[in-house]
This record gives sequence, C-alpha cells and structure tokens, in this order.
Amino acid sequence: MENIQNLLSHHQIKPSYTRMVIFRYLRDNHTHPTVDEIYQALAEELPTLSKTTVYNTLKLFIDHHLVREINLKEQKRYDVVTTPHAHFKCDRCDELYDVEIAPPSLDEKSSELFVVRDVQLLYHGVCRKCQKTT
Amino acid sequence: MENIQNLLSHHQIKPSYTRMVIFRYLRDNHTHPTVDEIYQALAEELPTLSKTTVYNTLKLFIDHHLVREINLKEQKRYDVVTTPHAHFKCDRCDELYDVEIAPPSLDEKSSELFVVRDVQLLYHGVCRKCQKTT
DNA sequence: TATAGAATTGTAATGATTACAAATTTATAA
DNA sequence: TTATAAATTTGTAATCATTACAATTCTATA
Repeated sequence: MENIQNLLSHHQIKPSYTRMVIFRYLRDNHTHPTVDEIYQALAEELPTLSKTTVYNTLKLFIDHHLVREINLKEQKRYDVVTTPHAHFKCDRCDELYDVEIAPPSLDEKSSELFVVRDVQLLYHGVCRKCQKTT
Repeated sequence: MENIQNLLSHHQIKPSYTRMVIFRYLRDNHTHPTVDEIYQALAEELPTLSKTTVYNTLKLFIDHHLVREINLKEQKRYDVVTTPHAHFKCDRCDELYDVEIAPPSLDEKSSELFVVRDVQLLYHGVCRKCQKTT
C-alpha cells in the first residue's frame, strides 16, 4: 500500500484511501474490469463507495496516464498501464485477453504530424475456448 | 450504384434502396461518421429514414465485414473496410485521421489460440492543428 | 392480385455516463 | 485545539446512445 501511495504521489495525485484501494484493485486484477465490476468488487471494503467516485477516480488515473481505458463495443474496460501489449477480444464470449505484441510506432511521416500519447492494438475474433464449442 | 448493388449481393445482402444509399454514403465519405451524422446526412434523400434503420443496416454491414466499427471513448464511428490501415484520434479536437500503417499480425503462439477476424490499431494524442493552438 | 416474408419505421425501455449540488473529509493557519 | 477553506466523495437527477419490439410498409412470388 505504501508503494501505491508513492506511485500516486509521484504522479501528482493525492493518495486518498479510496484512490489507493481502487488503484490496488486494478494493479492486482488484470482482468480488464468494467466500472461496475470495480464498484462491486470494492463495495464491501469501501461500504460508502459511490459509483460516481469510481468514474471520477478512473478519469483521474487516466488523465495521469496510470490507467488505460479500452473501448469495446459493449462496454469500457480498465487496465493499469504496464509494458506495451495488445489485446484480443473474443466476439463470442466477450473475454479480453492480453497478447504480448508491442504496437508499432508511427511511421516517420506521421510522426511529424502527430504527437502520440497512447497506442491501442486490438484483435477481434474467436478464442480457443469458443472455437471448440462451435 | 450498380457497383454497390453487386457488392452487396456478393456479400449475401439484399440490395434494398435504403441499404445502397447508406453504403454509398460510407463509400464516398471516409470521414468516420457517427450514426447520427449518417442519419442527418441522408435525411433529405431518404425522408422516411429512421435512425433504427441506420443502426440495423450498419449492424448488417458489420456482420458481413463490409463496414468496421471504431469504438472511441465518446462515440462509435463507421468506416468501410478497405486496405488495412490504422487511425489517429486527436484527444483535443476528437478528429479521427487515417494512418497508413498496417497492423501487425499475431505472433505464432497467439495464432494457435486465436482466430482473428479483424484488427484495430488506434493511436491517441494531439494532431498538428491542435499542437499549434497550444 | 393475394399472400408471405423481409425491410423499415416509431415508440418505449434500457443502461451507461455525466452534471451537479450537498455532504464529508482533509489540510491549513490562527 | 479550533475555525476555515479546499479537496474529495457521495447521491440523485438528467442525458444520451443504443436496443427491444410491435406495427407498418415494401417486395417477391405464386
């Protein structure tokens, strides 16, 4: 928990208890949870937690580049920023898998035009499990 | 319009007039429009058009891999499927640019697990225009 | 020209997200 | 410590895109 306190502080985020708990949840659960899943998971530990706070806190983390938002067709999911990697989303079961491929950098020409802050590489298709169940 | 009729037919889509007009709009306007923009743009030509029809038709096109849905934070945008390319989304002005980079294929190991139907490569950051205006 | 099936439409329901003001907590300084 | 200001958290209501669904219109075929 101390680590988290320092990490948030280093990113100019005041480490309130609520924020630390939410961050810890994301750090320890790389399941790409939805807002609702985060809220449900922490409701016991933080009985007064409000869903608005989850939204606010995620926005704060995202603005400070600690957390990344993955915009899927069905819902938004959240992921702590770690090493560059891609995702595979199964269109049958909606599961989101990590894939160890680093997204390519912009080509030289585009680099002159755009300042990149984040890259997302997302594959769609059918996962192993769902291939078997037809 | 004949081309479109054939194209839809080849993809097992019955080429109704409404569908052809919607497809033509997407083919001729690579602006990554939202549902509402499509609806507004065609309201004059198709006075009885319903937004539900736009939704239905896009879903049909997507299921048949003629159109791709781009899930942005703020809204969904639509793009006819052409050559593989990436997108750059400006977080200041929300403009979505085409970038001529082909997304990488899955690595060998992942290929064994996943059957890929589509790939999306999306860069986020600040575009040229917005860099100038601070 | 009647009929079945498909496509389109309009309205209502849903559900995630945001706006916002009130309440609570935390930090600061007298 | 105690008062005050600032920041954080909360709860409710509003918003808005999307979906569900039943009714209507259109199209193809017998």
